Amino acid sequence: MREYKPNEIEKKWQDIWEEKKVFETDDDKSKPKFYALVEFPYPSGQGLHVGHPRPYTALDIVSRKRRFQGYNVLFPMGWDAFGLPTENFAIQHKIHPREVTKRNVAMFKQQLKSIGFSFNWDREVNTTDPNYYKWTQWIFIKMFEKGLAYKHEMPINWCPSCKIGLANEEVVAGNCERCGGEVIRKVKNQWMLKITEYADRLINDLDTVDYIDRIKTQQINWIGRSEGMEVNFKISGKEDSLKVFTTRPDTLYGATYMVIAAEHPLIDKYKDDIENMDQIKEYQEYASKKSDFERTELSKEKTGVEIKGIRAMNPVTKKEIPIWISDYVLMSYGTGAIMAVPAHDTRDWEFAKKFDLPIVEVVKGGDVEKEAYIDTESGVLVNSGIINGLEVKDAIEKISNWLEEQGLGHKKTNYKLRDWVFSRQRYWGEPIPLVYCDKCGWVPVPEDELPVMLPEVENYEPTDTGESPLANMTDWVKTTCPKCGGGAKRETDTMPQWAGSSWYFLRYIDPHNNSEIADKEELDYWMPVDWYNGGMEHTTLHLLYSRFWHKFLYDIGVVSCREPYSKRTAHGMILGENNEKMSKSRGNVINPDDIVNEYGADTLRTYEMFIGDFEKGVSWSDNGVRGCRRYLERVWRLQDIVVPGEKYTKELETSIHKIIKKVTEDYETLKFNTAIAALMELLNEFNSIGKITKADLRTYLILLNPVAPHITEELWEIAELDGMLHDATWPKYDEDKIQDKVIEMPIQINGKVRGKVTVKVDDTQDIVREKAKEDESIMKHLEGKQVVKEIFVAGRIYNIVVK
RNA sequence: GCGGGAGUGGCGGAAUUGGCAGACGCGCUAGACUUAGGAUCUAGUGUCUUUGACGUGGGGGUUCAAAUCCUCUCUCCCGCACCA
Repeated sequence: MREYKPNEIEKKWQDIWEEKKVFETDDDKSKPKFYALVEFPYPSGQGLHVGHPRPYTALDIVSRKRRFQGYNVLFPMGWDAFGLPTENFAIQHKIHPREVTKRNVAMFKQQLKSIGFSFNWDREVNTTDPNYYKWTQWIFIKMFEKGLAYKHEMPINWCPSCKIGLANEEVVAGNCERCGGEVIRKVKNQWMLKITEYADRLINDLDTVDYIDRIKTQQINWIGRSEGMEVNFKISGKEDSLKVFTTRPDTLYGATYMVIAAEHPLIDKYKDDIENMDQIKEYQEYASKKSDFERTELSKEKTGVEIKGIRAMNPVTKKEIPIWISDYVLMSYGTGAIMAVPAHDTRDWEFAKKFDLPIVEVVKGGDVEKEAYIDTESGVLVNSGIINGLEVKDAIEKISNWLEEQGLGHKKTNYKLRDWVFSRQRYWGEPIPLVYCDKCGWVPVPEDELPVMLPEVENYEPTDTGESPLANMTDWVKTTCPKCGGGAKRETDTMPQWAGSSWYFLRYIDPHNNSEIADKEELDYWMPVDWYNGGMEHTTLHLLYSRFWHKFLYDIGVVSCREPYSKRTAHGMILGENNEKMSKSRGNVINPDDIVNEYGADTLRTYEMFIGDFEKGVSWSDNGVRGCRRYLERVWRLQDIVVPGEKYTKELETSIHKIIKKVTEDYETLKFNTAIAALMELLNEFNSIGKITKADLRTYLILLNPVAPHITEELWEIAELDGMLHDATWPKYDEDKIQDKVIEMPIQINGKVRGKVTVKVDDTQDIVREKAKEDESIMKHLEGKQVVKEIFVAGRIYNIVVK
């Protein structure tokens, strides 16, 4: 027997697969299709991380298995290559970002290939390829034409160190997701995408897809839909009224004051009526200086100032109530103003207590002097005029209708989701394909002039003024208006990194198409993606964005399905051996290349699947890697114990049928760790018997192949099994043969196992009782005792209760 | 604070219509083979006061039988977080 040398056999089989085009998709559209998708990587300069192969191997396993089962499988790979790190590297080393990208892609591709994934490399896409971003720009133009893209002057999240604007989703606890630095507010004219218009559908259609629960919950939370009413509070002595949003219109009679956000426009409008403008201004300044972090800090005292000189009127009690400003009311949510019901809202209660404002109980059940009483269901209304005596949920219904009839308010749905800030002031991104003409306004670049190519610039450095480096390219910026032919200027902002990844799964379907995103027939065959696996960190970013774009493409008839992905799962992160996140500075980074070189790709794959629950974070263990290598060594030695024979070895038959079932199911349910454990167990069984037939080996190799494709192909060849392993079909199991005929039945006395007897699976209680009597240790526990009760579960357990 | 998930050997983790707790792997112990190697093989490995008892974060309960169900409680992780 030769030595097991992974480096030799892995290269050999990777070449054979490539040469024979083993993994290419089939043109035969009558076959059932399976579209497996993993998130395409950002090709960074650091190269592949051991975290990458985990999800890739998982879906590679499923893809390989499905091919054996006769599916037409699409399992593509590409590059999400626009982005800041590349641009920064380019600036630092004075190399064109295009060149940096090319190098990084080459490195990533070589690394991925060495692990033996069955990707459809003939369908590789790259978001920085003009033939690709042409269509990213095309989609943007379609959105612009439908009014979903608009330019808007607004304060955005600005990262001073990256010199870039950020979407809300990119800000984590007030800090830049990328560099960790503090994010400040900066007013800028930005391109926005109206994702809010799709908010309802993005929530509702989650019912039609199979995503793991935490993803659905997180998206629902992020979109933050709440149903309520917009109610008008008239400002005393003025024509205006102050609009508030509330989900508890039933508590309206308990609204004893109002609070508006510090930035509320009302203040400026009535500055002449306000008596304490100095105080107000002082508070506004104080509020604006607070960072987002301070604003959201826990257990802080409520602050605020009463606006003297203007008051509002409670529309149901007709009483005049004061208006305050406070930073606990946000301008960015609802109307920027609230009605305060201190008796039944914790925040209002705290505020009222601090500033000694009246608290009026309107829902019975608590002690509103001690704390706010919250009951959104069946509490009974008091002190509440027309809704007195009703339960909360009925009161909401009645008062809402009444307010609408009186023209005092209307039903309204509010969302936390904001429109998507889509401009970036950077070089390495898709140019926004619009020009500005003084006469015609914003005009899209005609389709036949797409793509708007990124121009060659001298300098990619971002500017402190917040303008894109492209703004300095006067020749490029100056253009003519496609509409009137007059002078015009190009938009110099570029798109965010999330643009290219919002639709890439469509391009894989027909990556070389020059006339459309992809052929409609091909799209209809392959879409939706059957299984998409990715990281939890993309739940409210890429995953949400791409669902939004897909829905838009559905609306304009490009695709025929409402949702892009039928199923979404998420993998856990791989941490360093010290249980900390892998990073250069911690010095705990594992390079997958080193594992491949030292132990082989099959070991890396097996280990990453065996390491633990796929959905949970796990820490790396070098010893664990060695254990998997040892397992594969034992698999390798199976060649020594193979004997001819086209039937399963008699004693192994049940085990083999069982494992076919187990592995088939486990590969589909992300339980790779238990599938591998079962394969190890069967191997131990093989070795204890000492010889196996070719039939035993054949099934074993096919089952293991998706995890460890190289070694299994090689062993298949060595054992001279028919043809090549990758052409084999997935084994079937026989439900009858899974059931053990003979079992070791545990015998319990008073619930404790006192012995075991070997019985036929369908033996009756009487037979088992007789056998149990032959067992000394069982009899010993029965001696001198009286049998009170016997529980017998056929084929499982026999419990004797004694006194 | 609200919502969700999880607590099992020295470690990663198995076992969920209630039915043998600790599969599989790591680590560890002993032995074999070896001019010592992080190789391979064999046996063992939950704990203890070991003819037995105890044991799935802790307390209580249901049951012939509980890691699994109920109840109280502690701890950790994740998500949201002044969202009206």
